[in-house]
Amino acid sequence: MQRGIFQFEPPGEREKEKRVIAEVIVDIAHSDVDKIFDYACGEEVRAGMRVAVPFGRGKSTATGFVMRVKEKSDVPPEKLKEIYRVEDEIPAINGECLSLAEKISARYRCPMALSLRLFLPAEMRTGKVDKTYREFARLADELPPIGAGAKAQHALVAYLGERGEVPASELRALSASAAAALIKSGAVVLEKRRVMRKPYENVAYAAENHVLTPAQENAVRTVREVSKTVFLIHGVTGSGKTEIYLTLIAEALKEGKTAIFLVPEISLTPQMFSKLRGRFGTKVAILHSGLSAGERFDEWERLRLGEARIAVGARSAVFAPIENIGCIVIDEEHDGSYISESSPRYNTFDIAYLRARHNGCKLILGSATPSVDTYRRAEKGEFGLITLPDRINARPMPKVHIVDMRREVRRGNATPFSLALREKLKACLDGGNQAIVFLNRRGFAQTVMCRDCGNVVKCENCDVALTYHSDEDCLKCHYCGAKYRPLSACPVCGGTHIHYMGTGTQRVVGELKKLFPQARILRMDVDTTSGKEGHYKILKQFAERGADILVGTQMVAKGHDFPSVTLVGILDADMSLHFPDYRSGERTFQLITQVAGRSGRAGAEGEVVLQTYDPENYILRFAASYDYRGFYGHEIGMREAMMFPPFVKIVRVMVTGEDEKETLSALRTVYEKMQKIYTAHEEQFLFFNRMHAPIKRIQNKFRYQVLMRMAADGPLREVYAAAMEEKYKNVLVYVEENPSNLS
DNA sequence: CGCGCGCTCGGG
DNA sequence: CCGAGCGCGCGA
Repeated sequence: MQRGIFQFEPPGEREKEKRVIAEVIVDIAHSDVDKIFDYACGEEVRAGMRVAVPFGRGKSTATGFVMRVKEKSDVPPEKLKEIYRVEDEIPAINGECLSLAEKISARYRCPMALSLRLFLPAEMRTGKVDKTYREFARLADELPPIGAGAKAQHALVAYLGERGEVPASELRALSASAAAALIKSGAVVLEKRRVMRKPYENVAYAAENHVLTPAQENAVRTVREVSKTVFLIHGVTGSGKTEIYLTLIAEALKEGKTAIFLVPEISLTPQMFSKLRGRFGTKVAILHSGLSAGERFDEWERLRLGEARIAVGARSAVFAPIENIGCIVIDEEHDGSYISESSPRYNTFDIAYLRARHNGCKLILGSATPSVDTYRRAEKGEFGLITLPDRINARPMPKVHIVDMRREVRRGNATPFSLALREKLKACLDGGNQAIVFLNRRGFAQTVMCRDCGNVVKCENCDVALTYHSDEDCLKCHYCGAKYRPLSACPVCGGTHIHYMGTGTQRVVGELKKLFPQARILRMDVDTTSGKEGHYKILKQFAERGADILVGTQMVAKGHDFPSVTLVGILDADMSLHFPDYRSGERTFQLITQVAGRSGRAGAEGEVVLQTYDPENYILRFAASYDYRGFYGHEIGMREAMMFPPFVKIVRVMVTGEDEKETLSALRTVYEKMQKIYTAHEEQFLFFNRMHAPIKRIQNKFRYQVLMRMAADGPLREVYAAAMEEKYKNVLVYVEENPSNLS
């Protein structure tokens, strides 16, 4: 724990001091204590500081956040207690962030303690980390005489005279006894000062010249001149989005403002650090799960103290402790990691938007494959839309070959590799290049497909692929709960090659070894990437040509440059295409575009082999020709016709707990509340029901849900209020909006 | 009759 | 969330 600076002062002193009242939220995440408690304190206490207070019966203490300071309290004076101590010299949470926390609690119906915690690094709360200090040595202003014979002492004085100030340890290393003598005589003064642990200090700076292309120049000007808050920059990989972000951030800095730069979880690569450091030096603070607790704490402190002015990081960096923000960037806007998966389940965009409005600054979204929802808002004029038509170097995107796997099956090819892919792999390896083999093994979903005609069984009501559940031996729709009998023959062509999709990486690696015994193969999936840095290591190994073929799941798709990769094989595009999710089309388009972007980055031209049982599929076609507009036009029409977001809202209230009885009884209560909302607004609902979650039990927890599809302006707030108002013991209830995965 | 545990209540 | 207080049940 940090020690308080403001201890109790002697009574005599205190009498002179003006007494005020602090409104405190105690840091206990429970609705029972989610209210303001008044405490008496001295004037030094200000809003946003953390305080230690007596709380509850006995002499137990709690940490609290000062929300406001006022003159007078309404609580009877005999109840009013004194704050024990103040934990911060400077408020840990600034005024903007305090009011933001209030908005978050209101919006997502969570206790204030939870929304306030978002603004602090976790290690600060647990008290496991503290400031680090270091002793520095410098010469005294007036040097006492030093004996002529003390050679070592003279040498040290000269050393210090040259450098001004050095760490005391450095001086002692030169000559411990001479240093001690100098300190004793008063010739050398020691001073303890705080030092920051700086991550990535040894990362090489990439010095680049930042000359903008006309398209980039134009983008920057549009953001500057058009009076909208949000802008979407749509441009393929290599079209120069990053340079636009950096220019906008540099401009904000020049105006004396700060900036936030958000990236998806996995894309904080060394290249990115290098670029940022090269451009902004130590003005950048990086908030990232890969840092040590101490480093993260210090990076956060550097922002709070104004030493660093750009916060870079994954979604939690949107809560950076900075003021006077001049620009917020959300890169790869479509990425799923921008939605929090624990309470409060905030959407990073919503927070960023609030901060942008509060600071009167621009919010920039960037993507090569924007989410359909974002693109629609841009198209409708709610956001500014900036399209970057070309890659900077005008190099074409890699050519995508779509291979019909049904023909391969008919020819008797039972391996996961088409003839075309095998030939191209051979040519690629023979040419001394690298290849990536990508496969999609997302979640536990078992989609059922006919290998003769490529037909995927879908729900009659929802147009969503059915999922096979082995426990009940049936096919289920994850959207309406409808059950179907398992198939023995294809309802379209009568074929009997019914296939439950889901080839593992292991099998693919085995087959590859048989085909190319001399090739060095690297595997990357959840099983092989243990630890935080696991996948960086594998990617680095591959980038340094430690292998010829990289086999992996979506992890391989993001953010790394492999100059020698000239071929990418996508084994089962269908698996992603028929994932039981209304966004499966969008996801597939994004995935293919991203994976294809890995091929042929340097001199050589890249190629992509896309294997599918559905070669006519519009999403694959549009992805193969890099036609986002075409894809979007088709997809948005489909969404409207089928009544999927953004035209409606899918809302799921999850009820989970380890005890089935307790969980069911909570579900009943929740369902009754929801039913009241439903009956009051029936005309706004397309669907309303309670059911088992598609996966009934995860990690020993039973999972039930109330699933709704409602009009876009439907009673969402009421659903939140009703779902979260009551606490159930041992049962967790939460609301998801347009969940990306209905399992 | 006396104590122990489980539930309820309140915390400034 | 956490501890205090209280009520009831059981054991001597």
